[in-house]
Amino acid sequence: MPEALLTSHPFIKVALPVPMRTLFDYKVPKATALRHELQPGMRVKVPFGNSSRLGVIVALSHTSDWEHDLVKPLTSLYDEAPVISAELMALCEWAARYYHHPIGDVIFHALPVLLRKGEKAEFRTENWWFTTAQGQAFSLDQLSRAPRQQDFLKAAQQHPNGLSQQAAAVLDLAPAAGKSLEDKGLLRREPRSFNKGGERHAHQTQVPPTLNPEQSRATDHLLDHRHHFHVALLDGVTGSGKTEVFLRLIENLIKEDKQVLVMVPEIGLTPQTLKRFEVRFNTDIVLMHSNMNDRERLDAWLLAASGHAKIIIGTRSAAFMPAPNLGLIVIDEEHDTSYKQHEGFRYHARDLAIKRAQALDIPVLLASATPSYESLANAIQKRFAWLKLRNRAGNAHIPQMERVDLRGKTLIHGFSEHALASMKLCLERKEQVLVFLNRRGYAPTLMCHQCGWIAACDHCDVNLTVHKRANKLHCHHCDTQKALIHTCPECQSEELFTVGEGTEQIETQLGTLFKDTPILRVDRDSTQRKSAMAKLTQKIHEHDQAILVGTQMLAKGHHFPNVTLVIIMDADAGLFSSDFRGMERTAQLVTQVAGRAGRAQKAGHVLLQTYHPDHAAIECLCTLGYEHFAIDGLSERKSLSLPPFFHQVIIRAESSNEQEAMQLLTAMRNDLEPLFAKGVYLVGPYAAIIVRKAGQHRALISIKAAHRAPLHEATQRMTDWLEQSTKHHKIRFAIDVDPLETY
DNA sequence: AGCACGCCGACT
DNA sequence: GTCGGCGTGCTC
Repeated sequence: MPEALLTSHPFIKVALPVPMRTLFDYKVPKATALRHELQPGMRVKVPFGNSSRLGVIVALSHTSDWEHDLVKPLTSLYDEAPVISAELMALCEWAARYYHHPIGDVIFHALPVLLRKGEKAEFRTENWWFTTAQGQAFSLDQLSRAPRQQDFLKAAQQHPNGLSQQAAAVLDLAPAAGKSLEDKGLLRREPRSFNKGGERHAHQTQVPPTLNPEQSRATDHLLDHRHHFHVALLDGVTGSGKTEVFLRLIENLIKEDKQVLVMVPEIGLTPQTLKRFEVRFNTDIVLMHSNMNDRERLDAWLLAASGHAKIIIGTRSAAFMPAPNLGLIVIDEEHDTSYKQHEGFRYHARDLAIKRAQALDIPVLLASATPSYESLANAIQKRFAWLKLRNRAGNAHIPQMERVDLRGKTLIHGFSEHALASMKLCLERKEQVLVFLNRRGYAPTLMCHQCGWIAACDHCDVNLTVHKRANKLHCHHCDTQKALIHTCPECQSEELFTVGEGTEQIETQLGTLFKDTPILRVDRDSTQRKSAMAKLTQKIHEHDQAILVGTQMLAKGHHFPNVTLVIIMDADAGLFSSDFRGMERTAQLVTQVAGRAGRAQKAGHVLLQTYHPDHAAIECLCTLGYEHFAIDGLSERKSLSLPPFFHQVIIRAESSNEQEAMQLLTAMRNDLEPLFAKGVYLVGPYAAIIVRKAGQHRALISIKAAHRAPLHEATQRMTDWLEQSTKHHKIRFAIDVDPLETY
């Protein structure tokens, strides 16, 4: 018998997955069979246009701005309890406002894919096998003519607490045999909700290592502030034992029955990282990363939402993981740009996490050997506690950075003689060399010797990269691929040659220079297949001497204990970037790669090949180190009124028409600029550095202000204006608040 | 984002 | 004669 609807609200405001910055009103039917109280965060089915959609209730309301006859009634309810808690709903609403992004899209980002599609918010069920009383007493001899059944019953008798379907599969038991035994009344089957909790193996937890004085100080500070909102920047050189510090803090919070969210960069979630948590904590750990399928993600999400998962480790999207008892957020490698989403809902997971922690009144720990300028500025201004670890744990030494002047030198396959000689010595000591070149593929350019033709992408204003092994030409901007050609399409000459080097070429050439040494390439191309990275790391650990060649992937969180020499092939690559963050990025990358050298007992050495050895930036980084470099960089940012001292919003527009995007932004500036408050500065519109990408012509405009409020007001006006103006044209626009890329 | 309506080219 | 191309308009 249906109970009366408990809500007295006649309307609900619903978020739908449409790119519209609005909520949709629906009526709550008066005479209804809905048995549960409607609450924000529940999923509802609603009519939308000529079809129906799944939406999420954001608010209950007594009123609607729409003419009541036009407001449709909701169709049905998916949930008995909210799937978005009040806490997460508030976070989503804040994010939608702050990033000027449609609320529906934000809320759907916070839900696992299966919940967006209407799946029940329940663990996957799995059949468990149990013996019946009769089955437990049954003599196995009686089944001698049915060996498969005999095996099955024997196993079931040995597991009085039941045998999961998965366990039965592992033991190679035939499901058909189980079914026959069930028919005989010897076994019974019971569906149980799958949850990792029950299957956890109890194990010895690792004894924590002793802390050095720096680590102790940091740990004590963090423990003192573990029960309230407090942002700490754990700024420690590579190998200084940052992880140990946050493991201590996590340990304490778990003892207090709190949940901990640990965020890691996109490829930083190495098996090594996970292992470190697993051996340390005898508790449920869930993961959330891009290699998981939809079902795995939902189960992990549910385990976190139930409060049973004490440790949640995940990449950017984990910022929205439910955790009813959250007590700490850790952001490892906080400077990593993969925390910022570069498309669609352009949020920064670090900033969101800090906001979330503030609302929950819990601490946040940011960890990095190369903190972002944003966090460093906050630390200097004492908004964040600044915990420095300047010594390497154990006996490890900070690697020495040496500049190798390439001017006028003969290069052999891009290497200076000095670099090659150092490599030889290193390998003779049975140690490993890491060669860093942030450019994948064989060569960045294919050119004709006769007419100067260059292979370019049809859809973007860039050259195609040569991938010899795959026999392809790749566009690294829009992913188009073409067969590698050997005849010039302009003049039919067969004298095509490559210009410049990528990792694939370096790998090949090192193979000829060091014939007996394993050369292992680590980049996106060599690690595309699911277990490829694991295989590569295994190989790296197997060999004494080896040369690792790779891109920035090598800079992310891996431990290569036997690497004692790092060669940075082209230290100048990021020196003359058009983006004001280029220097910061380069310094972080170089320092991180350098940090791979000499992590264990062995001293490390780093060679930076450069044509500008006296360039102030290179000199500062090599002689004074990252912190000094960054502090100099910050004062320059300040004098130029750049972030983090000024706040920035960028609006991008793109259109297949050559001028439309630029014209639209120009019109917008002309219309709105007189309305902006004092202190809001506009630059542009200007054409993107790569004007045409994937067939779209791109323009952008930058808005800056010393204070958030006027900047957001201006952004709001522009968003409204653009929504009106793009209605009738096929121009797309995107708002990027706190952009990391400004071209 | 979908999805329908709507007006112009090559097919049974 | 129609199937379907994607331009554009709308969604409580």
